[in-house]
Amino acid sequence: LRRQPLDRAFFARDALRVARSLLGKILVRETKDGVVAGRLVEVEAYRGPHDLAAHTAGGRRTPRNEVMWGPPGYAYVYFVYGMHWCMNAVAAKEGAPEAVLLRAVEPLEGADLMQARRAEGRAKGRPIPVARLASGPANLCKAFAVDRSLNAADLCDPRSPLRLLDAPPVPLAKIRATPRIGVDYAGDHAELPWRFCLAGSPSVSADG
DNA sequence: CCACCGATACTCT
DNA sequence: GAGTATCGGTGGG
Repeated sequence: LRRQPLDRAFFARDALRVARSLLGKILVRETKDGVVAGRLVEVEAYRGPHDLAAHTAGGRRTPRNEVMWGPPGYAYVYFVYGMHWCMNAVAAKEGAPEAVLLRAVEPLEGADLMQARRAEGRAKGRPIPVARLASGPANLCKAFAVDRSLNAADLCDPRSPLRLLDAPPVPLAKIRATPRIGVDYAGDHAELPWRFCLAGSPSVSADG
């Protein structure tokens, strides 16, 4: 993990481009317990006021989604369903509330630590397969210890406890586009193919 | 394989 | 008060 963080300009593009470009990049999380890292294999684009599936649909600006309205390259972390955290990378320029939901990574480092975090507060069962430790947006946040305290964290800062590192682009032919998950409330917009997966990755959260 | 269902608490109307 | 960018378990084809 000697790679450089992604720079601000990487995120200062529309969410669709940022989402596709993020596949294959490296998410890193450092705490006193150690380092975990993984390769992004599944993301979703949320495209601002026009996108009925986005938290900023219709131009809504609230305390929760405030970070989405700010400059690109920061984490937008939110809480759902009474128990789960999810994280986004803010995209586009300041004032354009776009973001990319990070849905799954393939673990590269710290699988033991991820396993321990995933095991918290659950009946002891078999260990989770490594490829599944950060599969799904809430599982990813659990494995990476992402919660409200990281809302607005700078993903471009090499000293940030949560950051995104550059890596070679994945072959275009390996990118699959599907409708986004869990946005049935969005009417027609629920069908837009704005979820992107790395074909064949065992860490993708559902078949895409 | 699919369909539902409950958990659980924050966010905004 | 209603709704939720989820997950894991259960129960039926």
